[in-house]
Amino acid sequence: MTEKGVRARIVEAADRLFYGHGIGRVGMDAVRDEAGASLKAIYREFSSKEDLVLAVLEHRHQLWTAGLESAMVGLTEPRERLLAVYDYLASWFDEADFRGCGFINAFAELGADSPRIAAAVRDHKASFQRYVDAQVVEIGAAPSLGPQLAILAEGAQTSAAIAGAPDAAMSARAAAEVLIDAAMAGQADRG
Amino acid sequence: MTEKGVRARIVEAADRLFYGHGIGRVGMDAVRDEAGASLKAIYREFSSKEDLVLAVLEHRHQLWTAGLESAMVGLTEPRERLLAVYDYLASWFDEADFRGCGFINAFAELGADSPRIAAAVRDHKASFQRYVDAQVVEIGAAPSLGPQLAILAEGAQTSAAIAGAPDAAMSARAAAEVLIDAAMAGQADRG
DNA sequence: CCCGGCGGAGAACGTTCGTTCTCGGTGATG
DNA sequence: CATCACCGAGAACGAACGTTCTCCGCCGGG
Repeated sequence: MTEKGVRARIVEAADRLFYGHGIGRVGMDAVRDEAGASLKAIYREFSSKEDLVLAVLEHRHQLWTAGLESAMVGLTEPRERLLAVYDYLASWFDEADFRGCGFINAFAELGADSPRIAAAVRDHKASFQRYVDAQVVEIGAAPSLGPQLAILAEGAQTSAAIAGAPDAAMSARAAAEVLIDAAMAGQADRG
Repeated sequence: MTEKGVRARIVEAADRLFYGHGIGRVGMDAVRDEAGASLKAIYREFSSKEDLVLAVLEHRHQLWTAGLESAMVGLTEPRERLLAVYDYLASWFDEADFRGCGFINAFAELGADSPRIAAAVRDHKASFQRYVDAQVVEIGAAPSLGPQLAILAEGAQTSAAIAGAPDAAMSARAAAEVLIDAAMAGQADRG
């Protein structure tokens, strides 16, 4: 347990620093100070900084997935579950230290030269896409709606980060409502 | 002219390298080699790497704006002009060296600690938003449509970059059509 | 009490980077 | 021809980084 505790402390400290300042601008010394661990302990858990970055991304993926699921407890209708995505985004954007999607940021910084990090980011986004697609199937809309709703979520994240405008989540939500209703009307027409 | 030529060569070389590998991973020595200039010449034109980055962003902004305008020559109807945005994105995504939006990438890498770069990125996105808003006004749709269309464009860029799927532009275009038509129908209802 | 290994603090090392300096050459001006 | 400002090539410098090593204190087993 103490070993796991150390590892978790390191990952969470690195996550805070990487997310807040960018990966390249945070040295291992800063991670050591923030985690209250030793460099030796860090390198015992992770064989390189890239490995630590991958662990941080995995950790963020767990947080994101758990947050998404908790945002839709009690929502049974797929339409509501789809729209809850944007409510979840809205609450995220309102956090004081919001600085965009950590996966997009990591990809922008390291994706070109680190295939492993690029793959981790792709996996995360694909997982989200699968979730959206599943709800789209459940409401019986055309599959083309799935990518459209995911694009809205992606765009809301970068718009909110760059413009500092958390209301991008509500814009995306309103757009999603129109798209969902249009897609379901289209399905109703032919079935 | 020769002075301008040197400056332009430096900016274009830096742009290629920064965009292809990320700003932090490209040193001034690499810029010197790619531009065929001397370090002294670079620092005569730009007092620091940050200044060079700002010049590169300004250059990219000009390219983007010019490309957008050329994508809609001959299109007179605002609806067509709005949709041409996504056609322009599609042709961009198909370029071999497409690696996402250089502004988003720069913001992800340096926005947290460099206010000047953050401001340059914000200005670029605000300029695009103004263009979209102007077309939205012209077709007489509710102003809330503007941010929604911009979010679609943002999301298409990151989706295409991360998933390596250029068809995100066509997904966004299809969604934009639905949103525009719904917004205009709504306006028609009440006037 | 003694000993051996483990862990932490931090120095050290090699590299890379942003920036500046040195040096030798070149071309215009008198 | 002499002078002088300017230029490019590249060395140099100080800082920061990722990673490893050294040293010392601590703790359990004899």
